[in-house]
Amino acid sequence: MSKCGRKKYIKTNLRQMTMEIDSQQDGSIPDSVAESESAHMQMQTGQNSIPTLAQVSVAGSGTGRGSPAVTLVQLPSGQTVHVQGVFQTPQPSVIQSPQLQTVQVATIAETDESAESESVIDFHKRREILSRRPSYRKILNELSSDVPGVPKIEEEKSEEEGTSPNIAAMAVPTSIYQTSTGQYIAIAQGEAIQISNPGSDGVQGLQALTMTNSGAPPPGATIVQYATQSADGTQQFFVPGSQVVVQDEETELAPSHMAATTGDMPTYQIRAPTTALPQGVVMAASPGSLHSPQQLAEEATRKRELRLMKNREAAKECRRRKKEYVKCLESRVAVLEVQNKKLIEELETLKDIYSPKTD
DNA sequence: CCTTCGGCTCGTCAGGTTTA
DNA sequence: TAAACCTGACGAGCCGAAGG
Repeated sequence: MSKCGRKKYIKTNLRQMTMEIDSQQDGSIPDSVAESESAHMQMQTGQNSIPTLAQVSVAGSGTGRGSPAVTLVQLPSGQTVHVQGVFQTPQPSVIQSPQLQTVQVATIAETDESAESESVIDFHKRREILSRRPSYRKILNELSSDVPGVPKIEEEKSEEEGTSPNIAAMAVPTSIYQTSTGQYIAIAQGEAIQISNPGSDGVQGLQALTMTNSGAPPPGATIVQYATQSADGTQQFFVPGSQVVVQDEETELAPSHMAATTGDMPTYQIRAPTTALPQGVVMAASPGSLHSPQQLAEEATRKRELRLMKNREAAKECRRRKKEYVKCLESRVAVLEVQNKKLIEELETLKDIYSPKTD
């Protein structure tokens, strides 16, 4: 199997797994509907549903009518989950649409002929509603709003973002650069430079540099008072004005405007970003001063880099949510299996009680 | 040791959805 | 309605296991 083929195989498996989970809830759902609705399944709790275990009063459950039944589920990962009343028994299939509408699927037309035509009309509306699964964030937030054990995804930032280096968590900078080592450098005009290292801890990777403008410097010229050492041992400063300042190990030039030689100061060179810039570094021209095609191109490149960076972060976040979503589905499977087992046991008990003894 | 395979992660693109 | 956001799809790269 080719690598590309394997990828498709994996994705197909993921989709298939989701559909299998759907079928566990109600096999009567048409495939086309079930697939689109797979993401809308919602863990029902005692809050708005009748707890199943309370109704059937499974022996040993210790739950009374009206109080949420709590089920302890041991997940394959060893995690123990407390789950309250998972599904509703009166309805064969209750599926939440993105708008949280309760929709009964597949049994409506069969059970009520008078509502058949209406159902057919509504069917298309429902198909429209369900044609696209909502985002994992929405799904998980709906799940976690009812289930205490499920962590909720924060709208703005998760706990991870609080510690992980994330350029999005910074104050909106004037310019954002990325170095060849993967560091993100945000320069807020007249304020501080922030360096974020994606590969390290957020606190450690974030460094603030103070910038001061003395007198009336040339356009774009900025004195960098401090900078960090890059991976290859050289120090690199980035200043507005489409130039990059690279530490020079041989020559002795002052970093400040390259004007004077100072004995103890490290030396630097100003290089054109197009020639000497490390791979991946994109410089930004100050907005409003774009005239030449080169500046326009630089601005376009900068915007592209910014967009790619945001999309990169979005993709990471999306994958994280997807993982969480899959975990939720797996937990749900475990819960349903436990419920199913208990119901079967209850059925056997009732059979023993009410079946006439012939012998 | 080398090759192949399977699994996983990541970056990017495209297109749909949401938001201001 | 444009911008921002979200996510499926795709390709690339890395890593460990298995087999020759």
